[in-house]
Amino acid sequence: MTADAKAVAMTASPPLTERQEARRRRILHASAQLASRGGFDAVQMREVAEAAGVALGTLYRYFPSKVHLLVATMQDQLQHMHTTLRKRPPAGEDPAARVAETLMRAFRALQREPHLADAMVRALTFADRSVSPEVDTVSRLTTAIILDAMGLEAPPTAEQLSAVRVIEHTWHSALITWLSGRASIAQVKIDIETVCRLITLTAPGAGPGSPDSA
Amino acid sequence: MTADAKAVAMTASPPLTERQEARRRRILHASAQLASRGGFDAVQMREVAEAAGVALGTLYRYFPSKVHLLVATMQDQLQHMHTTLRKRPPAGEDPAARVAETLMRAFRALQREPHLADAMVRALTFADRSVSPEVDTVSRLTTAIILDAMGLEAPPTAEQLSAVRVIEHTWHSALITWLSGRASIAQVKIDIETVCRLITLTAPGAGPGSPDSA
DNA sequence: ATCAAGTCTGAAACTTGTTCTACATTATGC
DNA sequence: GCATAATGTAGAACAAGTTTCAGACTTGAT
Repeated sequence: MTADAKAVAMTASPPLTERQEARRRRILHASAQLASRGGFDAVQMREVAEAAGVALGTLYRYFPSKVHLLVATMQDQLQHMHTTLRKRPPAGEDPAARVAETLMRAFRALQREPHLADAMVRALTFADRSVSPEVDTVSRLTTAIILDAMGLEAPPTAEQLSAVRVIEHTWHSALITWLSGRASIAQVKIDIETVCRLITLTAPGAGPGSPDSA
Repeated sequence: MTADAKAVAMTASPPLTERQEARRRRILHASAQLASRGGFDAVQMREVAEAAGVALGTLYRYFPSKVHLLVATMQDQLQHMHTTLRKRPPAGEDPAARVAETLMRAFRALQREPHLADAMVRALTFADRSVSPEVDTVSRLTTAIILDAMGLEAPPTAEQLSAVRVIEHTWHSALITWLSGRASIAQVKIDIETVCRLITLTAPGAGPGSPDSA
């Protein structure tokens, strides 16, 4: 856990004092709270500032835009989820099943706070270049979760990393279609299971020319 | 072409007069123009209205929000692209190669107007429930383009449709990562080629339990 | 303890999406 | 043609993200 905390702090170049760290935490908490209530629109910068007991200007010093704030909130939540997921590793036989199980577990967690999920995912996909570093961090966290779920013995091959990238794409996009009411939960499940087949396809020994060489 | 035009008009319940159709077209043109200049942020409703020679209130009568406007712009552009792509069908041997080729061709077209692509894609993923019907139309258009590229003889199976859904997810998400500068064009190409393998995997006769039955 | 630099506060100002209002223009049914 | 409803115009007003600024508070070095 301490290692995780350090990993978060790592992104901020100058070390924060205790009071600053506390402010930052209050802000993120207020952000998640408001997001849980009413999603992206309910996270209003003035309200976040007031709820966190901080001046508006200070909020903007810590997070230079609403999108930055929500992406940071997502980082925070993902960190939680990663440690939670690690406690009970997926039980599937093959990597594909384990990844699908893990993602569906994460999905069910998001379902419990759909408004929060909405705020975070919308911010993530709406982010422009100025938020790239932060979005990249979220992406790396997601990759780590998927690779963890695969439970590989050897380091992943280039092909497997490509598959993971595509799985991440699908995960984000499927989440969006669900959040905007254009896909059912069952549909998301199918999409995830479909894309997870790529893992089996790219397993070492299942090369493109010889899928039957095992 | 006339059939396509009718397909567009189909979404608007009351038939528009000629002058109204002209206004709508001027608005969409102004939108695309401004988007091409500076992306999502450059499409400012006041400027669109002025460039289209229309009052702000009128703009909002035609398109109830900026996102609606940009999604409609995307519909328009996709329509163009679909007819363009149809003129020279992809030459690949198998469906997977044809789809990958088609999507990369579309991608290169978007590259020529990256700001426009930015505006449209950001609007698409930022759209909330109130824009679902319009976003759905865009999704159906994309599906049609992919199915077209596959060049199937028989109607697609449920599995193939799932694969197409995942391809669409990947397409949108990969586009976003490219637009926000977090992935190179080469990376997008790899992702698309990776996901297109799902097509081969789900071809009739390549069932899940017997990939080596050919 | 004190000074300087950096940080935080409170509040106003600015920007841009969206809504509203009062009036002019157009279209439609008789 | 004319009444009337729908549509369009100009512009003010409102909402929320963002910026700015003057002054108060912390902090760290001397």
